[in-house]
Amino acid sequence: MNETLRDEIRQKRPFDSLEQEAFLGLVRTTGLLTDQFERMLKAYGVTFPQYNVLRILRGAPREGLCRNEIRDRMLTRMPDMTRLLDRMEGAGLVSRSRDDEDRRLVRTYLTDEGRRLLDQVADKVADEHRARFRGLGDERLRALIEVLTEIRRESV
Amino acid sequence: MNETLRDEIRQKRPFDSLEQEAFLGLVRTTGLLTDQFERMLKAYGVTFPQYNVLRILRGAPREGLCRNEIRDRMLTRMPDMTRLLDRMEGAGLVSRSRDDEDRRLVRTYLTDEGRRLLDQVADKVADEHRARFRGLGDERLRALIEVLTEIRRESV
DNA sequence: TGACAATAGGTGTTGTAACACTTATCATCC
DNA sequence: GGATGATAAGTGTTACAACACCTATTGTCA
Repeated sequence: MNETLRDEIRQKRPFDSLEQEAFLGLVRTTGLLTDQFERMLKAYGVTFPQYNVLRILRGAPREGLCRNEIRDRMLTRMPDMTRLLDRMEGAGLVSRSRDDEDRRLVRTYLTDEGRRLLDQVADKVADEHRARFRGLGDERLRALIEVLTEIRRESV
Repeated sequence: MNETLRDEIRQKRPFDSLEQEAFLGLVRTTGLLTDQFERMLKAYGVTFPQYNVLRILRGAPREGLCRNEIRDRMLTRMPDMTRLLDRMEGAGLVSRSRDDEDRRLVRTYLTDEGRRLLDQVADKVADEHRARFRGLGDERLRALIEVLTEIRRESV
């Protein structure tokens, strides 16, 4: 018998609906995964949102991206990008410079240190992901990815 | 063509692996769902962790549960239960009383107001869940729930 | 039975998230 | 070409999360 979510959270009554069970399962599973991911990142002195920014900037042009562009590409909502970038700048991971054409814009780009940190952590990240989904198999992974996409499409 | 995660976050390069894509999909999807859920709860003056506590206490004996028991049943890690319960007590949603048998224990239980709030919000919660997973169908929901359980089992 | 570990709860402090508000710069259009 | 709205960024403030540390009570075992 599989251990079910109800056992894990010691809930006596059955769930109200399949939808509820799916929602709670998503929250719990993602919570566990991100907790483990953050713990792994901690050794490198970055948080998950910061790591997210680093990855976004790695795929960006060398002159960087403006704050709102980064914000819009984040995996999760992040209302206070300014101070998140402040902290990363303080840690030497990114740099900023005001655009001369449009002086409203401030472009943020990776420093060498930020890029180096990404390289350092790359293998660990890959290990982490492999470990989390070990034994699932490509077919079920693809099915999961597809269902998640579908949920996001429906839930606008 | 479906909109994919790569489009949503405007990522140019393909994902490193299926595992990574699944992980990022989980984080983004769950983030969107919980954001919407929290926005719905906000009208009632409670946060998601607080709502979680209310539900845990509804299924508990009338004399309530001790802090660590509640913490262990939470969906996600919550290292500062004391002050979460402080706030809920301040809002009149729960009450606490020290156990006479074992004076280390403090039992927390629902107030009438807390129970009333759960009743008030119940329909909205059900609507919310239905809306989020509309059009998925029971079969895919069951498959999703099963995959999530499997991921949690593997990723210890 | 008295020392000591284990358990339950709380506190102090720091950093971060969230939200509303403000400032600076640019685009538009009469 | 100057008023006005739109866009980008930053700030002030409050509440919350996270972590390490502390206190009180109970169990246990020499």
